[in-house]
Amino acid sequence: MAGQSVLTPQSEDFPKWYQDVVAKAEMADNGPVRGTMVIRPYGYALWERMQSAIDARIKATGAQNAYFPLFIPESYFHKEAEHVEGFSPELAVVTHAGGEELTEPIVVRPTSETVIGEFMAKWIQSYRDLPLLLNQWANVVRWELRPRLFLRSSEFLWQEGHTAHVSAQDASNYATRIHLEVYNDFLTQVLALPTFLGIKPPSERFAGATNTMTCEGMMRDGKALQMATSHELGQNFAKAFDIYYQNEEGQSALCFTTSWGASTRLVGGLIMAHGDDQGLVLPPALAPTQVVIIAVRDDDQVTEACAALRTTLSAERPYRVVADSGRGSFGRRVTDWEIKGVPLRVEVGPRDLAQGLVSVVRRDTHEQFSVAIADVPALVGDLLETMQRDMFQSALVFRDARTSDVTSLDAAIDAAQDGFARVAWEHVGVDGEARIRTQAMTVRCLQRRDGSIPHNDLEAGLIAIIAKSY
RNA sequence: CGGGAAGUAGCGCAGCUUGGUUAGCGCGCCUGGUUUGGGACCAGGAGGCCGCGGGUUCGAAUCCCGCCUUCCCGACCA
Repeated sequence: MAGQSVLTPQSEDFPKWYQDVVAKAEMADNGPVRGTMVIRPYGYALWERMQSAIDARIKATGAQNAYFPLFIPESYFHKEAEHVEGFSPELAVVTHAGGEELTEPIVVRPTSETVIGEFMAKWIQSYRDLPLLLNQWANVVRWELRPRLFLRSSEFLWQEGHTAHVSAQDASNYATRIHLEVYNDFLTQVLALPTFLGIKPPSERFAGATNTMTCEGMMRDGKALQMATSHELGQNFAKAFDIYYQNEEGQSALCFTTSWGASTRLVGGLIMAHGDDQGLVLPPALAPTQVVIIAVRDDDQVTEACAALRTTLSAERPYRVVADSGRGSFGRRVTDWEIKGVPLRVEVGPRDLAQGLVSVVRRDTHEQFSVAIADVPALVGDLLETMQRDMFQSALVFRDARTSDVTSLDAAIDAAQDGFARVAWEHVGVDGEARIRTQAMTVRCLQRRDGSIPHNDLEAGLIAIIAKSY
């Protein structure tokens, strides 16, 4: 019989389920300082795969990687009024170093617009230097009052892009391109996660931005998670840091800048968007291990068959395959691989083997196939592709089932208890935002009726998506 | 940062009200054996500054004070 669940069921206590998965799948631990996180090898493997998928997409848009310092002079933050106001509550500040009190405190970067702005000003001379397209992979620190592993930690890992352009239009185009071709493409194609794309209402904008675009995903408990953001910074930072260039007419002009980021929060989103009561469920495109071959018994014939199958699968096409030798009980090993979310399980046992068969099981649907050994590579290939599509599709069905179109704020509050509510932005407004906030809800994004990204919040006929969120 | 709950072996917990020699249980871990088609069983074993610091006391896991950490609910955020 199926064993009793190892994890707290989602329906019983979703936050507890999340913690159980993080612990039992060996993804992360709390660090010794409140809010810090130790990312364990399995969690880091997921992050590394996310990094390489995102990094490749970033480079395809023309940006180059660079690295800027962790320590930033405090004075930099005061150069942009909204920026300092937005970030000061979460700054970690170094006041002592080298055994002495510092004359100017040093901020541990919460984000790098300021330092990068300083150097953009230095590097940009002419319109020929533009656009300047930079990205960095780094850790940042934002002091968190209510930390949660991956979702909200005082130190987290991310990628932050920073660009400078000759015109608002060019900056806007590029930020939008990043949003669609990097973030949305990654989320839908690799993480198999449908998104709602839109812009943040002014109240939710990044501190110092003129426009913030977001990719909002829905978790299995119906709450929203902001998976990535792109900001148009207008000339706010260009003014603060003197990012000027000389145009074709020889006149000095101010740049327009952008910034955009995605963080280790994505790992939390992955867990909560696809996970079930058995643990993680990984989309094949992301999974560090796509196929686990399980020896049902620790038996020479079985072990040989497993090894042969492993060689075939990892050689023929480079599937990521692991062989699990037959030590330990079968049920236990199956459960462990399920918790880790490995997409396909190939079970090799003496009974099937006698008939030249093995059993292949899908992690997402638990569907089981009895298949001739020779047919395994083809079936595995098909199933991995099918699962990638199916996982996106079922996440989409789930999301749409929990998304309601409503015509009043009352109905929106009702619908957003455990899902998303789509309501006309004009029914919300500043007063409406204050009201839904008392229900622990926010406007996650504004989008056009057809789901596309508006240029600004003043466009007529916009839809507000209201939800509780992480 | 406010309101609530809790910190005892890697994890989950009992013991605390009513202070008293070697601090228990389940799971996990180690050794040996039997097992293995959905979290196996038997036997033996290792593992504790009882969150940290101070106080009360002949004596503190237990009573008192302070701090730290975790979880839940809010305000702030990737």
